[in-house]
Amino acid sequence: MAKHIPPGVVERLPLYLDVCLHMAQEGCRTVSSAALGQATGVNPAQIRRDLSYFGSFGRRGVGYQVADLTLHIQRILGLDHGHRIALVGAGNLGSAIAGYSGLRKHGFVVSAIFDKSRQRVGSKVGGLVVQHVDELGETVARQTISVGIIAVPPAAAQEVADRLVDAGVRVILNYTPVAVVVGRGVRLHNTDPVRELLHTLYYLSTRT
Amino acid sequence: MAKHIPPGVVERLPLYLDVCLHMAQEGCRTVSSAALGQATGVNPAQIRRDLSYFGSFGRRGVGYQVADLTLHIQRILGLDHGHRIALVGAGNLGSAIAGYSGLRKHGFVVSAIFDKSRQRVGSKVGGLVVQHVDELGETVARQTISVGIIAVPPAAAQEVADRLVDAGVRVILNYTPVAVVVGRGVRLHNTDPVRELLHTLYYLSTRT
DNA sequence: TAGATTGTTAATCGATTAACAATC
DNA sequence: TAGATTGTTAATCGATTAACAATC
Repeated sequence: MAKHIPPGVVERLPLYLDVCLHMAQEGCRTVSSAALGQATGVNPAQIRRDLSYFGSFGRRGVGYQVADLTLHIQRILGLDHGHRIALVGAGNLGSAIAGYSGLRKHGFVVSAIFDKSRQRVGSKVGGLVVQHVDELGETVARQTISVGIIAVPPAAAQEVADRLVDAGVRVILNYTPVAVVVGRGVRLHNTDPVRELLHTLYYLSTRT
Repeated sequence: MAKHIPPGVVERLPLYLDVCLHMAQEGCRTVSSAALGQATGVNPAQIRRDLSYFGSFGRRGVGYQVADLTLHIQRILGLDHGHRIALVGAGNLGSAIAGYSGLRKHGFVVSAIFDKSRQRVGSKVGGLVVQHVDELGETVARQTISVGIIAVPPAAAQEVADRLVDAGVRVILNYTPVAVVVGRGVRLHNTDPVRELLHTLYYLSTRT
């Protein structure tokens, strides 16, 4: 188990999880790696190999119990208990994230929202009162928040990241194009919509 | 040139481009693969190899001309001319995208915004009047828009994708967790913030 | 038992990195 | 010329896929 898990494997787990949740809703009790492959576009052999990194969850000749596999993947990803999120930035992007139902579905709760602007502090976004970013440290500690999302203007990104790290957040999602720096021990994920657009665009010029 | 380019190579090009733009601002005239490696975290040998897929842009013993390399990468990615974007969905997420300066920096222009809601149609978002989604086909054709961004509620995602494809859009960015289906010939890129959070979370449970 | 499907090993494939001749 | 750095080949590494024994 202490083996090194290739990043690609971890990235595919949410894919399998989504299919499991979907299939459970459809009333399927078992699912084969072939069916999972169909639904995800991933090679069935790879799915079996991916899962085998973490244990043996299926039964030969039968397949995987959907409910079972769901729980296993959730446990592996650490989704078996809720995670509280601190959202920094209450503008359009922040509001969009706060209202995003997909978070709740996986047990995430946006439990505090921060902003710098006088106008926004005190207003309500997604059912929460926006706090001033100066209260971040105290609130994050008190509510044992482990995940931070940066949705502020680029210029403020690094400062916000620093505050989050100081407050003890362990995972940061950065929606800013800025390459923020965090110490090791903190997991940083960057999501830059433009960067994705740029490399996708390459195929526009060639595939013609 | 007709060689097959590994996806990883294309995904790294925007990274190099960002560094080039940044260095140009700092007044640097030339940059070595070692310096690029420093700034991006990518192995210098890999950078040279990546670039060599497209040609020889550097000079031995000297390095790369920053201005030169910038233009080459922009040309490769198809950024040497502007791209018009149709943004579908004028809610919080749509508004955030419309106001995002990073698009403009790379020559993208959001040139039309669509929504379904009576309340939003006719209002202004990012300096543009929101049009009803029924006008999408005509507007996209008239303005020769090649890129579509889906920022609507999940339930409407597939329908919007169909409309965009019918209208002749070649690249679609999908900000919905729905796995929309498009015909081949259309490049689809999915960005699901939750999925990214899920796999990032894995490292929270282990790295402790 | 016969058919199905996993878990896992071995083979393949592709991507990354090291090394170095070419050359500025 | 001597030092630096590319472009490219060869070596390494890792990930994907095929194959199949185990077993339900």
